[in-house]
Amino acid sequence: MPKKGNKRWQQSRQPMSQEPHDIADDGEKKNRSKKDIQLLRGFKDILPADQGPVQYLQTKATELAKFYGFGKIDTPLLEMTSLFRRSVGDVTDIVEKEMYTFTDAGGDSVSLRPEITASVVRAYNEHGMLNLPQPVKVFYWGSCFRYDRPQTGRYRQFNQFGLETIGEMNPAVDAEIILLSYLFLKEIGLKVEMQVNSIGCPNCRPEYKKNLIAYYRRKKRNLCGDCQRRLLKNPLRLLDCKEEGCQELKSEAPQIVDWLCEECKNHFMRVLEYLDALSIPYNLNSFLVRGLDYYTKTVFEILPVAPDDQPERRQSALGGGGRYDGLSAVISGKEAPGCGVSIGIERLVIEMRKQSVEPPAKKGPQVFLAQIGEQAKQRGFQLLEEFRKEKMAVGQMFAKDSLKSQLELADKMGVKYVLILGQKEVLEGTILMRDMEGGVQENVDLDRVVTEIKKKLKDGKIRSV
RNA sequence: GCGACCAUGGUGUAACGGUAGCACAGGAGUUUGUGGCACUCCUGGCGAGGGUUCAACUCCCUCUGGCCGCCCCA
Repeated sequence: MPKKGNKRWQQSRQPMSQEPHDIADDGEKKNRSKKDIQLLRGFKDILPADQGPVQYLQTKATELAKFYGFGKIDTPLLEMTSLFRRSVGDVTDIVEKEMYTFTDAGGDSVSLRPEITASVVRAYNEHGMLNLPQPVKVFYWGSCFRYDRPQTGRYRQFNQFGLETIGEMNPAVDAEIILLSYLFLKEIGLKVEMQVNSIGCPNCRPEYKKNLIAYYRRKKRNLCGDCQRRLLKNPLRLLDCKEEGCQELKSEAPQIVDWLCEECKNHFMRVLEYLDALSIPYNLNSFLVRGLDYYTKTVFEILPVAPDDQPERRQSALGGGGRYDGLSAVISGKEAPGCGVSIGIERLVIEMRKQSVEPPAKKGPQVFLAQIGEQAKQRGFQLLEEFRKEKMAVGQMFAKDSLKSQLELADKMGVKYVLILGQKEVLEGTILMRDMEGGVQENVDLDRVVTEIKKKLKDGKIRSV
């Protein structure tokens, strides 16, 4: 128990049960417990003051997705490890070294999801959504987990907003996904550009891969160390390298577009036609490849537009996606084409700050209810309910007794009016209405105060317009 | 996984080889029913472990954490 400490905590502390390991009676134990309660590395608390941007984004995302006919889906944070091994890919970095994997009490190997698409496709199959009118369009908003070294815009728990359209091959689907990704960011006020590519399908990609490997094998000596490994492990990623030497080699490397089969080429052309028709700014980037194995045909990334003063600065993607026509078969054995996108919320928030984009300021209550004395407190609670029924925001702090501190709080909240309810007023059935700007006060009937305040605020609005 | 830098109250900072000031925030009061200003008082700190030293918050090492870059990705 606290020896001197703050009086104001003690009341509430008394009834708490004593946790045996938590009684810090000497320095050593105190230190240990301080460390034990530390935030886990790469994780983050989002405090009340920081909720604004996230909530704003969520509202925007939900509105957009719903308008276009996407229904919300929530899937568990935890899945069988094999789901991700099979879908994301066994030899990807994500699965190889970034998953939070453990054995549960029943002996199953389970993992915190490193991404959400696989779960959505799993749910699609598991709940027979292939019997619904196709395609099935869903969106999600939730946390993913990757055990990676934290840095700017990278956390071990991060949030993704995503859209998935499953059960349809039509290139209009790809276009819609790209369009919505673009619209979402544009409406938030971010300047972004889309990078688009097609990486073919199991019919044409192997042939291209063969050629790519052949090309690079001849130049192996000039490749950086990473790329020499990539050549063996994941040759497509050779195209992603930022080393100067590799960049040079890349410029003469075979390009996937030249190797696409008729079907893939056709599909890609039609997607691009849509993008042109919709005036979506995009760059064809024949070197764009993605880190997840399940992509086929269309792939894209959303990049922030580099600031004018440093156009060379590398930007990490705000989001990305593409088509995954083989994913369902890999997960369930049943064919179902699909296309989707996922967008990193934390990166969006960072980018908004970088581009000085402010979410519209949420206005707090315009009225504060102050009370003095027990009776007034009780009556105050009732009055507050009357305001709530009218859906009017009213600030209060019934935990405070002194009028002074309540007024201070009201001032900090920036309210226009403070309602002061004391013993005298309760007995008279009135309440004091104080205009915080001029300091003028008037007595109002307790029964009429809600309508009175409503009128005042409305008048003020008209005046200010 | 690799590399750079950093680590003082809730936040932002200052100083010093002899155990810490300041500002803001928070609480109480000057005004026991009245805010914004002012004043007074209070709460609260050297991330952990080891070493050098008579003495370390200060120097050295390790760990932990933060931040940034690479890798990868959202």
